[in-house]
Amino acid sequence: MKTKLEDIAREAGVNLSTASRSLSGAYGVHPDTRQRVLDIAKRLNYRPNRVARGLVTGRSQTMALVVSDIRNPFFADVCRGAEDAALEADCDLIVCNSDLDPVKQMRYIDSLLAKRVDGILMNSVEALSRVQQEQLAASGVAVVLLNRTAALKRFSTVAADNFEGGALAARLLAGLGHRATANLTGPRKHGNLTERTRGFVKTLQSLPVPDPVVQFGAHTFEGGHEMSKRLFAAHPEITAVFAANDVMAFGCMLAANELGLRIPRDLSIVGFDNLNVSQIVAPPLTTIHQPKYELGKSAMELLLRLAQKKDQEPEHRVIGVRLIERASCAPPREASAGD
Amino acid sequence: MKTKLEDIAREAGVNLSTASRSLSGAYGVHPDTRQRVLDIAKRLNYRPNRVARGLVTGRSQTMALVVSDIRNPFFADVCRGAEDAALEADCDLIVCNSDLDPVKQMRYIDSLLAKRVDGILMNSVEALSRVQQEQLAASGVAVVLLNRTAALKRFSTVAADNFEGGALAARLLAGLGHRATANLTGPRKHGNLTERTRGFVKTLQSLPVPDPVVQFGAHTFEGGHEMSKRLFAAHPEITAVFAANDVMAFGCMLAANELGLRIPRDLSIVGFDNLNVSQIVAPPLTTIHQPKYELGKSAMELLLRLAQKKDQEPEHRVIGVRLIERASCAPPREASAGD
DNA sequence: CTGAAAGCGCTAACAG
DNA sequence: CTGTTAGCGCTTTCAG
Repeated sequence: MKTKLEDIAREAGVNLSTASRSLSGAYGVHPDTRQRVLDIAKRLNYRPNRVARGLVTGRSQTMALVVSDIRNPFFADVCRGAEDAALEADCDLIVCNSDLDPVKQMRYIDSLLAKRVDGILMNSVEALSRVQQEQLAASGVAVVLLNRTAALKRFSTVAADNFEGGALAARLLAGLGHRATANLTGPRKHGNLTERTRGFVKTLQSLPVPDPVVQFGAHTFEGGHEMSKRLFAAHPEITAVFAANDVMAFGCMLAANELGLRIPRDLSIVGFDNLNVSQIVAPPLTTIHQPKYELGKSAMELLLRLAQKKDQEPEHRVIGVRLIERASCAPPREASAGD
Repeated sequence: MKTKLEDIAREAGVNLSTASRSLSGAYGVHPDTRQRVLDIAKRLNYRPNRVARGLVTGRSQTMALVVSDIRNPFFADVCRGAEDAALEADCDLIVCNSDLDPVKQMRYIDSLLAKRVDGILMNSVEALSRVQQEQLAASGVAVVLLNRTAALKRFSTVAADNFEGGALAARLLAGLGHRATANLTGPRKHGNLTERTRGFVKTLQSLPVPDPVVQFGAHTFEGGHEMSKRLFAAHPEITAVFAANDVMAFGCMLAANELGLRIPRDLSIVGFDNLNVSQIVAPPLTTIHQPKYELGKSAMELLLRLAQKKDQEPEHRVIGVRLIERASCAPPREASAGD
C-alpha cells in the first residue's frame, strides 16, 4: 500500500542501493540517475520509513523530555526551547509527565530505551534508586539533567543558579526589614527547589536574620495554596514568604486573599521563575527571573551533541538569574508602626 | 552490546520464537519455559527493541500532538490529558509546535508519517492546502482534530462549543448594558477562535446591539497586548472587550493597566478558557470555561480507538462550556452616568 | 558509478 | 507446546 524504496527503484530501473544512495544524498551516484530517482520519489509521494532506517542505523532521530508536569508554565517554556533545538537537528520530541513518581518515571525510561531514543532530557533523577540510575547510565543513551544535584556525576546538567536565586530573595526580604519569614518549597528530593531553599536559608543565617519556617509540599498551584493555608494558621506572625516557584506563589496569593491579608501591606511575597503571568497577577509579583526557554534550548543542544559523539565528558552549565522587583513586596507593617 | 532476544533464547536453550512468545505473553508456551525465559530476561536486563518490533507489526506505539504552541497553558492542559490517555494505552506522545505555520506544520506531518506514528492529534488542519489534507487523509494514519471546522469531513473532531461560548460572552456584556464592544481574536484561519467570534457577533446582532469591532492577530499574550494598544488608540469609546482566549485577555489587561484604564470601571473584559491563573489576575477574570484536560484526554481516547480499528466512521464530539463570572465585568460608566 | 547480498532485531505464519 | 522459516524496509559493506 505505502510506496517503498523497492517501488521507486523498480520504476527508475535501478538497484535498491542506488535508489537509497540517491535519496540519502550520499556521494557516488551519477547526477542524472539521482535526479531521476528523486523525481520518481516525489511523483510517487514516497516517504522513507524511518523505523526501518532506525533499525539499521541505530538512531531514531527522537529525543525525549521527562518533566514532572507540562502544565507548569515553567516546563512548557523549557519544552518549547527543547523542541525548537531538536527540530533544528531534525529530531522529534517525546514528552513524558512523571509527577515525580518513581514508578512512573522508571516506566517511561524503560519505554524510551526500548524505543531507542537518541537522548533523554530529564527534570531530575532523584526519584530513581541507585541501581536504576546505574542502569540508565549503563544503557548508553545520552542524558542531561535539568538540575545540578545529580547523585551520579557522570550525567551532564544544565540548570539555573538556584542557590543564588534563593540568596537574592533572602537579601531583598531582609533588607526590607522582614524578620519572620517563611519558605514554600517542593518535595525534599526535588533538587532545584531545595537548592533555592538552601540559598534562602543560608543567606538569612549569614545576615543574620531568624530562620524561616520552611514548608515542603507539592510544587504546584494547589500545593502552594494548601501549604499557605496551613502556614498562616500556624504562624500568623509571618510577614514575608519566598515561594520556590511562581505557581506556588500564586497559590499563596490566593490563600492570602481568602484570609483577607493584603499584599504587600500585610504580607510580602517573592516567587521564582518570572512566568509571563506574574506581571499581571494582583499585585504584580516580585520574583527571580530564570531564562526558561533558553534553558531548555541549551540543554537540548548539549544533549544532541552528547548523542552524536559518545564518550564525551559530562558538562555542567549553570545559568544566571536575576531579581525582578514588582509590587508584591514592602517593609513589614510592624517595622514602621513600631509594633 | 545490548542484549537481544537471541541472547536470551540461547541462554534459555530455546528457540527465538519461543522466547518471543514468552515475553509477549502470548498463549501456547509452557509456564515453566516461560518463567525461565522471563527470569533470564530480567537477569540480563533485557529491553526489547521496539523499533524492530515496529518494523514488523507496523505499529510504533507512538502518538503525536501538533499544537500551535505548548506555552499556551490551554495546550499544556490538553497535552497533559492526551498524554495521560496515551500512557494508559502504553503509547508515548510526540509533541510538535507548529506556530500555525503551514511549512512547519507540513514538515512535522512528514516526519511523523515517516516515523509511522499510530495517530496524530492536531490543533487544526486549516493551515494545510487541500492537496496536503488529501495526502494526510490518504496516508492512512488516524487523525483527530481539535476543532470542528475541518475542511474535510472525514477527519474526526473533538472541540468545545465555541460558538456557544461566544454567545455567552455576548449575552453577558449586552445584559450589562454595553453597546460599544470589541473582540480580540486569532488568525482568520484559526477555527476555534473565529468560531467564538462568530458566536459573539451573531448573538450581538440578534439582540440587537451594535456590531463589535473585531481585531484579528496573534492569539498570544503579546498578541493580545499589541491588539489592545491599537484598539484603545483607535476606539476610545469601547467599554467592553471579549478576548477569544484568556492569554489574549491578559495581554489586554496589561495594555489597559498601561493606559490607566481601570477594570471593570472603565473597561469590562471577558476571556475564554478559564485558565488556572485567571482567578488570581487583577481583577479576577470573567471567562468561559472549557474542560481542557478532559478535552485532550477524550480526543486521545478517540484517536487510540481510531488507530486500532481502521475504517471507522469519523466521529464529532462537542464539549459544553459555561460562563464563569468573576470581577472583570461591570456595567459601563456611561450607562449609569447618562453620558 | 552501480549491483548483489547480508543483515538490523523482532514477529508471525507454518509445520512438527 | 516448540522449532523453522520468512520477511518488515532500509542501509551498507563488498564486488564489479
